[in-house]
Amino acid sequence: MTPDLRTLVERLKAVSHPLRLRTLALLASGELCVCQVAEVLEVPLSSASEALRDLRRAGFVTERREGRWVYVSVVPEAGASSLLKGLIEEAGRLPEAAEDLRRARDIRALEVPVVCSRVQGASSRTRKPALP
Amino acid sequence: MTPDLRTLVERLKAVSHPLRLRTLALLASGELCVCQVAEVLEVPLSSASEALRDLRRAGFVTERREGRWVYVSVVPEAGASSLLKGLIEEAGRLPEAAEDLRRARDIRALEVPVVCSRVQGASSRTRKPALP
DNA sequence: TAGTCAATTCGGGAAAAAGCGAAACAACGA
DNA sequence: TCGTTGTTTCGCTTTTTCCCGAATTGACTA
Repeated sequence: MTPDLRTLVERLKAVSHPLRLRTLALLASGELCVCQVAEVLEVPLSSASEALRDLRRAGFVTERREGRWVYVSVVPEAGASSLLKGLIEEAGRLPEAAEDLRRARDIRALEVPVVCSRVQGASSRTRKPALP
Repeated sequence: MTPDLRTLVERLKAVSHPLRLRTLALLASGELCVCQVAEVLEVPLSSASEALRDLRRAGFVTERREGRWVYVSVVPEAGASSLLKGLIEEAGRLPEAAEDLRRARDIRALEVPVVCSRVQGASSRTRKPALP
């Protein structure tokens, strides 16, 4: 149950990163698909995908595939680790996280991932206007 | 009171490192001088000093000078951050930490830092026998 | 089967972190 | 003032991490 030093350090490294930490705080509000994460956090899809891969390797998030989409969420037992619970709580208080959550709410309001087609490769700051 | 994203990430980075994490867990058992830390953790003095500098910058430890020695310890308000408290608790359960604590006990049993003269530059695995 | 779209993987250059001996600094004691 | 001794800083190499466009994969659909 108690991890060894290397494992604990790996887990800490996984969250010692602005994007990954924001991602974790974001997912604490509920699952999203990868392209929604990229959209909300305003980063290229590949960056979001890599952030999620690292969080998955560290054991913080799981995925659920549905058609072409991959929905990611915080693993249930995450609450078990008081460490992670405290971290998510602390991260949730960040101003950046609040901002992300607002965008997430808007995006969740839309049907499914309508959003996705907008991203692929381009930073959302330089992308084209919304869809029909 | 709530740190911003960058600060939180810096603090997490500071502990995402085997030596620094062990150092923190070690100091949780009480203050030590820098050379004692180096001795207990079996690393060169410069490595211990740098680890402590990083932990100090992150706000985890303070120093207290006494003559030529610099005693370091976990900052009192550390307990205030439930995050740090949980982390120290978790780190304390590591087998490596237990090992370190045993060595620390032996070293604390000696008078003051008799130990120090043994280290300077050399890893303790390759150092000369004890003093007179 | 071709085309579309979500997601992952790859490539590779730049930046940051690690690690540690050697030199510099600082506080004592003879 | 010299020589010790504890501590910090420097110099430098090696390793790791970051970042993102481009290519690739895989699932669905017309």
